[in-house]
Amino acid sequence: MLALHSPKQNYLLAALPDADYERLLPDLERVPLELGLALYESGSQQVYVYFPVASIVSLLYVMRDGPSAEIAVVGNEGVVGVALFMGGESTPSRAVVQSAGHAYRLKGSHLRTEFERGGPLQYLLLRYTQSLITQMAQTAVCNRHHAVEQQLCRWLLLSLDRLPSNELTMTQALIANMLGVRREGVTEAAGKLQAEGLIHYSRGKITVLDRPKLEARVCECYAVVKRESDRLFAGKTFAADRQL
Amino acid sequence: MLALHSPKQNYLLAALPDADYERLLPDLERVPLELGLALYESGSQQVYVYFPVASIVSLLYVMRDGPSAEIAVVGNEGVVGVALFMGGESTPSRAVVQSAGHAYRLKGSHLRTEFERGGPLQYLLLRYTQSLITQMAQTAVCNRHHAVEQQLCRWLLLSLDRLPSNELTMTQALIANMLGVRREGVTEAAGKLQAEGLIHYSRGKITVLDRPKLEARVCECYAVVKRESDRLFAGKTFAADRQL
DNA sequence: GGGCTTCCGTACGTTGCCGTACATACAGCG
DNA sequence: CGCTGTATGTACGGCAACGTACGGAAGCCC
Repeated sequence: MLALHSPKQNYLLAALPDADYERLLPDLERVPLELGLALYESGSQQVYVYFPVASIVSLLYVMRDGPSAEIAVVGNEGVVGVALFMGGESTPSRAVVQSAGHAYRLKGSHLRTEFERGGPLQYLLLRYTQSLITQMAQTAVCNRHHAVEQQLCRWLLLSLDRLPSNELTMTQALIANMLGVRREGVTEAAGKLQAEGLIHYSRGKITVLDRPKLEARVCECYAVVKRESDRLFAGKTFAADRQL
Repeated sequence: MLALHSPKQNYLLAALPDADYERLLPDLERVPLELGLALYESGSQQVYVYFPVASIVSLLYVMRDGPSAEIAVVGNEGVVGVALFMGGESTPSRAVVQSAGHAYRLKGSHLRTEFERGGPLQYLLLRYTQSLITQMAQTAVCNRHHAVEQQLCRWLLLSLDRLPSNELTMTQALIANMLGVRREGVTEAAGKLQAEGLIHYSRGKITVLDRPKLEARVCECYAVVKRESDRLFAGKTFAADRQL
């Protein structure tokens, strides 16, 4: 069993062999992630990487004239701040907390040292980055071809996969902001889903009632991302006590 | 000066220190890339990485029911097959030659060995991957918010940056396929650009006549990608004879 | 309980792109 | 030169999403 508050609630950290994990542990700092908090801004020097636990962080790009679009979403399966080990130390996007919770953060300089050892940590971080790439690619495809309703389904499922319960705290206006569509568009799509009993929502609380039906309704993009993520991490744990 | 046919026509290879470059050289194999050739298919085991020289490769996703969307474009500034060193060995997308030319290819297993040395090659490949990530992210944003005409401008400029001349061989139907829009949409947008003297085209040959005006017309996405790429590689060469 | 704020619902004209269909034009070839 | 295939142009109805506007409803605070 895992302790109630443990960095191992994050899959990447949990997948590390004990030796590597122990080496990181003293420098992992548990921090609360409040809704709307920006972990980093577009172009800003990133100082920490964040390993979310029971929280969700959105990577999004905000255009000069206001509108925005979500590029990817990170939960306890991943890490926020890949630019720190990829080498750039910043990205042209923001990272905002979409669902409040906690994360374990680590100084980028520290992570970089560990990364350069080239062992399991590097292996895991790179594989995670590839799954992130897949998610971004699929976001591009989805933005091009699919209707708002399907994108909403995809977004709900991606969020759900990263949360312990089937309820998420998120107003329609915020979802619209993430998807880069009108708030009314979300109202309409969500209304339809609610009318058919797939979800229930009220003033910023969304409950998924029928996940199978939601999965039947979503476009292929969701499955592609999920399958690829599963493939990349299938049995790829180094830890003895890893639990899927 | 560079030899007429040299792997150093590829920026990544050219940026390597002599020692690393020499170690790769015997295993680099020059191959022709014909228009339309698929370097890898969605989900297939990738065997080689390709360093294009004077050619362009599109990464694109093809949906179950036909339509497709370009995710990123790779020329002599980069490498096709990042999944090989990122760890996944495949991706859910295809890589198709968009502009014929040549590439130097290298066995994935070989690259991986070199990558794991952790030196300049790893450094460059990871930085390149980050710039690729930026391109994908911006593609997602552009797909969401910008009109076909702007996307066409972006696409033309991205292609132009990867070619030696100001002419590209590409029918409107193929461009439409890349952008994931109707062929007629491209005809209309291209017609407008031609009427205003920015480009000239005829049966699959497109000539850019006024690049500054094209840059004035494009959405911010192009600049974001370009700037980030420049930033990531600014003076980041390890080779003595590197020429920008 | 009254007022305020936030969240959600609905409506309407507009637009960009779609799907489809067909017309034109250029290029190579026999 | 005429044929044929490919590339490009044009047209039209349809629709999803947009921008905008405003009405209603739920929670919060004093």
